[in-house]
Amino acid sequence: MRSYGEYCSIAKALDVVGDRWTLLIIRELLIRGGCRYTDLKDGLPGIASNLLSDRIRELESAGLVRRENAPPPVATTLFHLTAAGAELLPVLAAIGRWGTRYMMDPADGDEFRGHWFAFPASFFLRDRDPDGPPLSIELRAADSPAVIEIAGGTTHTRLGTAVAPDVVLSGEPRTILALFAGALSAAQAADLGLRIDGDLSALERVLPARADAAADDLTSATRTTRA
Amino acid sequence: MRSYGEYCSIAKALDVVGDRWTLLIIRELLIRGGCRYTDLKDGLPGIASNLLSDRIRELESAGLVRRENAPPPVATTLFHLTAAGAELLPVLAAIGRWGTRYMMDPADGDEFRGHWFAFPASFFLRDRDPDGPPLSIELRAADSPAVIEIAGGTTHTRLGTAVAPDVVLSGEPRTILALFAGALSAAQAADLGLRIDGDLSALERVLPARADAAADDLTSATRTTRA
DNA sequence: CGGCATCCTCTTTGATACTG
DNA sequence: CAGTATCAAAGAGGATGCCG
Repeated sequence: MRSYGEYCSIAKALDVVGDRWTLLIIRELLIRGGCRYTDLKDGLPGIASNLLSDRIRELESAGLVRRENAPPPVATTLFHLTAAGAELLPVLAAIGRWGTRYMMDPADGDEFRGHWFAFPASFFLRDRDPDGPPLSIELRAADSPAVIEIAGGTTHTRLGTAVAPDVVLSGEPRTILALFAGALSAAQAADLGLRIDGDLSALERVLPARADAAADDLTSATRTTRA
Repeated sequence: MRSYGEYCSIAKALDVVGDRWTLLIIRELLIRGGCRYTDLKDGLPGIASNLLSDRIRELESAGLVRRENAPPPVATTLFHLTAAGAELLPVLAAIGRWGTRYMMDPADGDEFRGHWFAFPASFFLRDRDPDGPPLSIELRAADSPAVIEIAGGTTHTRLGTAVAPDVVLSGEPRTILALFAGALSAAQAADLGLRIDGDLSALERVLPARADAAADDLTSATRTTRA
């Protein structure tokens, strides 16, 4: 990216991460940790291969991404964030929180990946019993299932399935998100086609209060959806 | 901007504000409030006039910017952020904080505007006597001077001069920033050519502790500068 | 002067195909 | 798996002109 040439920390930051796709590559590496090239490509549907290759090299020379020649059984290159790259977490959190307002419209042909729930889960879910037993919630909203693991008050999301999930949610990403955001109760989400299997009380343990405060994160489109 | 087509709040947000210049336009409107077209152009050195025009219209139709036909004595169009636009403040704050690491290198030909100090001032300055009298610090680091006003524990930066500033800082933006960030003491900054006029104790009232914690916001380049 | 619109050139992106 | 190569399309940058 051509530099803005401004002595301003915002402009300087955008000189480094303001290019198209760049922050989404950081998102992938933040959520998933070390990734193969093809993992990144799968998590960034629509990116051209040459562009991904370019961006990775730019991020490397900016010191935000590090390349590891992983030994067997991986036996291929893994891309990691450096400390400086990982420090973009608050940036992506702020952007993702702001962008939540755009998540309640139909979203017709949009691609979806289960691990993209990591940020919304960390925004919205709060363990009301942090000293209770660890909890795992399996999400089946896409080809690749994901698991939200809550233990000791912290939330972590990964791709894959859980051995013995407390709850399994199967349905549309939109419905799951509305449930997490407090815009829908579990019963309302179920009415809209979300399948909830397992321990409903475990789910209630982490869902936010259905106060207006939670609904404030969403736009009036939410209320239309709800109506 | 072409949509990423991903059902992810980060991607959706970047669909709206991910274009080149867009977040810097928001920065200008956040710091300065209602702006004329030419104010924006002056605060975004290098932007092509047609691009500014395009971006403003995109931001308008996205509902982030509102146009006001200001009556005399302004007698021209003023651009304002809407509530949704102003909610990008945490996003710009996070980006600006992360970008601080790039602010300590020479920055040879970079443009500078005094009001760009608004974010750094809010990051770094803390009033240790919030019940004390209001404080104003005038900055003369560019063509257009700026004033940081601290009252009741809150910090506000605007363009212009103060009637009776408690302190006037004249010198390089870099040196002022290093002082604010706690990477330099007032004495060290003065040694490096920063002119400090007025009440030094008023300045010390808001400067951060020179702990390593403050210096952590800067890179090793800072330490090179300091040496 | 303020707020654009036009024209032109150059760079970046996207889509697809191909390679070690 | 991890990229290159190629080419068309879109976007950015710069100059200039227009119109109240």
